[in-house]
Amino acid sequence: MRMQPRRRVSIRDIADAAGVSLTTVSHALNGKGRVQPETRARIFALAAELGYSANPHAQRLATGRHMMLAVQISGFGGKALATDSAYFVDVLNSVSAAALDHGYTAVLAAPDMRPRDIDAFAVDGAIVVDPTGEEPLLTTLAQRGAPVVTTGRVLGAGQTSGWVDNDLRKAATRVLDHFGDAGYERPAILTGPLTRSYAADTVETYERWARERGIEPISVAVRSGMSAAAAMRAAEALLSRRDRPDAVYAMLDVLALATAHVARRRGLSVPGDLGIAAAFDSEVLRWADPPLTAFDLHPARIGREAVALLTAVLADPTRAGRSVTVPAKLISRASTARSG
Amino acid sequence: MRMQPRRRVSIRDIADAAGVSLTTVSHALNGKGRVQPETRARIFALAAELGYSANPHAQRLATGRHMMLAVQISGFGGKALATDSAYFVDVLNSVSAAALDHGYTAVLAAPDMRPRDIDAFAVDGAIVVDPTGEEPLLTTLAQRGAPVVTTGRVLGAGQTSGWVDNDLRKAATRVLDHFGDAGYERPAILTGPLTRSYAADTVETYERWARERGIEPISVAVRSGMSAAAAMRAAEALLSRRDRPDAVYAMLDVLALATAHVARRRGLSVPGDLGIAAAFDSEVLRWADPPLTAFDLHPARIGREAVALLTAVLADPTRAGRSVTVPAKLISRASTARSG
DNA sequence: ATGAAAGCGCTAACAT
DNA sequence: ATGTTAGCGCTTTCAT
Repeated sequence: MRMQPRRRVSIRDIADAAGVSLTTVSHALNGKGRVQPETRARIFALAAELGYSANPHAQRLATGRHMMLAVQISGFGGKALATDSAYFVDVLNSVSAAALDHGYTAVLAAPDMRPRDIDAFAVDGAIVVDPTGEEPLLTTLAQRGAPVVTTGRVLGAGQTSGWVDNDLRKAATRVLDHFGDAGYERPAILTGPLTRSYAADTVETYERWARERGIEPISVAVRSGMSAAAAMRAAEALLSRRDRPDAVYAMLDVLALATAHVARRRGLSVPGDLGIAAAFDSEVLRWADPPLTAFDLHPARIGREAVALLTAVLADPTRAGRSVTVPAKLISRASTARSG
Repeated sequence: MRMQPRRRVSIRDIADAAGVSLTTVSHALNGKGRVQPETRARIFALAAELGYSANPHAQRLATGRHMMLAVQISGFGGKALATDSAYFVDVLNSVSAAALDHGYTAVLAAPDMRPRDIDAFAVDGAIVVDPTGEEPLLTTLAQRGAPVVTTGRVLGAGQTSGWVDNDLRKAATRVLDHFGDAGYERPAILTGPLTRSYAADTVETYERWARERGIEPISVAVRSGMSAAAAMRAAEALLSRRDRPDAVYAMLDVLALATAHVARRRGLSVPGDLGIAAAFDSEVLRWADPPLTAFDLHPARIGREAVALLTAVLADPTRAGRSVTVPAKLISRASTARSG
């Protein structure tokens, strides 16, 4: 049993053991090519044997690159979005894993972080999930010229370096068709604040869809502060109209649940009197009674793509401005299973 | 409008501007006390004016301390726990914020990370949420002597530096009393794998409680892989017994929901025929029909306490081994509102 | 193909 | 109270 070295083994130790210089070890380890194959092999063997691993801070200091990126789940009013957030945990974990794969470390940024703390993070760029565009992390980094990739787009003037998103327009069309196939004739939509691109995309698509059919669009948006009470009020407003919709596409799981709740209270059967679908799937919806139709947005894939995009821009700034679309898969459940 | 400096302003710039040495600036900024008040004031003013902020990597390299900590949400089988995870997002965000307050940066570790990636993280310690004790992050760091604080305890031989937890034993007693007050006479418990301390604590408390009353304990545990199907099977098993319980305390929200689901299918009314309570609250439970009684575990507080504990141990290793208990508050809802 | 040496920005003995 | 100086562990130009 070998003694545990008190000091971490450094590049110096390997150089000594191999009888070469620091430069050679560094080159060999970083694949700079300027090293003879056998020397390189010897160095790698030694590194493995001695249990070497580079001191990231020394590398970062020498190269001037942080090799770290921040991830932030945007919130409603500084608080984390109050809903089923398995989606967010999946995104976060996949970002962490993907970051490692690219040689980066993912640091977590709380939604209410202050701009002055950004320097302490020492990140090269950031990923912001479901941004409004107002997040201090996003604006501060953007203004410094550091790349920010978002999951969901920032509406309006784009100051980000790219985005990855599901095609929410296609999803809206898909769900409206799905409603139509099941015989629903007056679908409505229920959204959160329109500051999020998923809501804006859906509203736009829905309104065009309605216009094309000469149907009066019915939509309610919870303008700010997504709470259970606000969700209930919105659902109530929707279902108490004289031209009550016979189907509702809700942007958030809480909105879908609120709709189901209000429907039940009003004696409307789901899916008989009212069809309900949600824009993203969650455990809550699977467990509702009846289970609610929703889209699988593939959160892990979204996280991975966001990291790929960000690291690509970091490696080559000319690649900024790209986007990636991840498919959304409709999971049809009982809440829309009315025979057409 | 001043020109944006191409290079970040360093301690050197401040020293030059103030006409003092690097040491003095460093001392002043770090509050080493060895500086005249007026000099210090001048240095701070200059630092603010020039927009100085320390290069964390240089500090870390010089001090040998990473000033970073890892956070990990333990999973079931390498995947994130499939349930309402607003709880986890709250813990994560509070850990991030608290870490900053203590001068640390929180880096995110995916539950399926490989041990070899731990060096790349370069953290001084870690916080693991709901550990089994088998997490590579935990075992690897512990074996290196790096402190690990857990949220929920590791069962068995403790190799961690402290833990913060809700008092799940007290909570179990509380909910059993609550059931009793409402007139329920044969409460049962439904748990996930007993590798988590919250489950073990609850089982132990419940069994003692039953023993003391000469009641035959009724409990079902989902041994591994928490899925919707597994939860349903467990609930089914519980409610199909000839000595069917009249109340169920479920450790996870999915288990509570599954119980409500099965009850409904079997024509059992909640809370009339069956009382249901869950160990931790979530949006899902608020929206269930009827809404389910549960405990508020104060996730943000748990995250903050975990960081406080970890940084305390980091600052002074003799403080290892402490623990903090965060209260759990019973939120009584319709699912247990049977008149006793 | 390999080595010497400077430097990344900061801290911390050790002077003075 | 303030300054000098030697690192921290690595990368990288420039020699050889």
